[in-house]
Amino acid sequence: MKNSVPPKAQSKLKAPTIFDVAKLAGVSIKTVSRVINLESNVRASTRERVEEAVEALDYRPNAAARVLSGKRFYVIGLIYENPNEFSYMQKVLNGALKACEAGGYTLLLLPLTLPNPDLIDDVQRFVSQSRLDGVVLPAPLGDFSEIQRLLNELNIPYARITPKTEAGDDLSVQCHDEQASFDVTQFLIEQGHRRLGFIKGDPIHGATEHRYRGYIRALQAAGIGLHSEFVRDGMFSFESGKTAARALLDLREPPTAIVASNDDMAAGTIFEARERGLSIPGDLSVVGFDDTPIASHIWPPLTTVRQPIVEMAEAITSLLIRRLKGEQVEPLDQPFACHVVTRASTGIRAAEDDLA
Amino acid sequence: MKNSVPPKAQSKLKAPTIFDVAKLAGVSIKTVSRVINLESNVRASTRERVEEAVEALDYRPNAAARVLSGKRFYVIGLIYENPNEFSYMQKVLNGALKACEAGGYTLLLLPLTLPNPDLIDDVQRFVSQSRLDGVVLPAPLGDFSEIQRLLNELNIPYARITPKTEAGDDLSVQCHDEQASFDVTQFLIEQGHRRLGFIKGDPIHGATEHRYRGYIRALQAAGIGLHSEFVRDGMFSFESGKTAARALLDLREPPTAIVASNDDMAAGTIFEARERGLSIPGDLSVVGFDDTPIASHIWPPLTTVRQPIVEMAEAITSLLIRRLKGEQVEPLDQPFACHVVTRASTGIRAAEDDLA
DNA sequence: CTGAAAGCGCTTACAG
DNA sequence: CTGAAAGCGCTTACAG
Repeated sequence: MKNSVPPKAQSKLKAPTIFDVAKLAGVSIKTVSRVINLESNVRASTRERVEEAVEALDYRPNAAARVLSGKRFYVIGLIYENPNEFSYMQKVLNGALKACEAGGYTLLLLPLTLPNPDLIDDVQRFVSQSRLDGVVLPAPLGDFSEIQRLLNELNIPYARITPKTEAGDDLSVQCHDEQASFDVTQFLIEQGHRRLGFIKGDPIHGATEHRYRGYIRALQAAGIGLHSEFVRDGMFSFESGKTAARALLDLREPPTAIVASNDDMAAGTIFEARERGLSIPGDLSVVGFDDTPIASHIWPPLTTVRQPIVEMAEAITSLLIRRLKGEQVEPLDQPFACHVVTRASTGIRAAEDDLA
Repeated sequence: MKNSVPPKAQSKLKAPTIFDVAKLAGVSIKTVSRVINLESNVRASTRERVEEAVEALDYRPNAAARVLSGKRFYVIGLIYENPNEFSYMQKVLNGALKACEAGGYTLLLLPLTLPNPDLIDDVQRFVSQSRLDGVVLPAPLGDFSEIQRLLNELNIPYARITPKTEAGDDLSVQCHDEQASFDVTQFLIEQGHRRLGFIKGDPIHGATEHRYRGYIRALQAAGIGLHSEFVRDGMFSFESGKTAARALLDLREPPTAIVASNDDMAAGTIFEARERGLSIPGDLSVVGFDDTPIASHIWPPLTTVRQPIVEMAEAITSLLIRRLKGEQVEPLDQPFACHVVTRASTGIRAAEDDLA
């Protein structure tokens, strides 16, 4: 007795294959393969016929068959620190996702917890088990030279979203952190501030140094001396900002404005100031970095620096994909521009006493 | 002339295949296949031998080959609204990722922007192009009955992270929103508050109604009347919270405590109160929901409700995976517990005037 | 409980 | 510039 085909199987139309396209275009499947993989040695008229057939059948190559027969996985790994405050990573994710979709790649997420004594081992295990073609490393992982060394050894192409460390043709993207820091510091100086505190970020982040340098340059440009007690270490966390602000506000002559190297630390600064009953910006102006959601949701909302993170992540991911596809790509040489977003946490300071 | 094998190919050891395992275990590849797919009809001793061979060779099945020959994709889609405030989604992501890793599935992210007039079309395109086996729907998409209808039509199993709508054996997970809302309202009442404002969430979220019911129940339990002017609509956004708080604080007899249906609206409430020079919790107590990062980073930090979102997402995703693998799974019947996190945004109110 | 054969839909390596 | 053949590593459908 023959079983009849179950109704479900009947209703599902089989997706068109490369054979269907080849037949419709009157060519071999190898030629179709050439066209869909953008190989160059196909006559223009042939290419056109194949493209029409692809269009007509709404053909999309079967990813599994491609992977099984070929040497690529069509997978990009995004290895990142799983942070408390996800807004930076959300933007990176959105940008990377967009680039992957456009390039026909899948994005595989590999969250890590830091600090992690077995970091390199974990990354190695991840990478070797995950069958991926390339890796995107946002900050701060992109700043870890051991990870870069490992990926180089494993021969896995990668792209970093983090300042360049040394000259090299490796793929990285960055924004003009130093210039932005210069701009926002100068903005405070123009408001009349002369005693300017600075809270540094986590030293493991490449941006930390750049932001600090921008602050120094702005002071120099205005002829204001750099006073070491006005510079405090932070770790980019809310708590570390609070602690640093406490030290700054405990000074006999505290700063009238504080540049925090990110919004969380700026929020910590405001928190600390409010606990002391200080008014902002009356008694203290505060600026942050990154324009995360908290910047506009605390009171007063933060003057901060906005970076085009989605665009940066998208640009570098798509560059990586093009390289994986065999294109000869130039590294990005220009940093992306940032800009200052002015809100209520900063205000004019009548010039009174210079430190000079 | 024969080309010699390129050095790279030589150094790369080929990964073991199902044939290697079969040979080592002295069985056919079909039997190996049975073992690695946990099929039941294999003699225990045979199974053991195969498992040893798998172990010895560190064999892992080639995903592409599996997909190409089989009927599964080993892919779960996570379709979500791409929000401004990502902390809820970050937790969902973490939980879903964990379950997928444990189950050998890949998680495919499908962010959507709301409101979206073409929502159903977009979801349909996503789902039919992405070759996935099942879908996870966090709030609020899990509350959209059109999406559920669509997935039912397409015959794609799904799991929702959102309150159950009707009885059914579909997969969903929820926490005890109503109870948590009851608890936090009762907490305020115990602090002496009698004039309690409530800011509702986006009506599209199933949780909105549950949280509102908890508030009502707590008032009833304390014998406090429900006054409609104390209940305001919100949309879960910071701005909507600010607007609702403005209306509440403009009342001739404003509430002394406000229950906001999430942290962002609570932050908006605090923002509005501070703009009026009100002290918190001296003049006004405020509570939120969700314990997002902002809850502990604004001043004063928020009393709020914490839900075990990571655990909920992990539980429901792994249930979905088990169902996809053919297991007979029971839907989760018990909601997860939430608990109140007490911080500085709430304080004791000396009882003065009852509204009654 | 176990196995031999066919086939999934592509790319590779080679030939012309 | 184009194509015929082999094969990637599994699962399916069938047989016993």
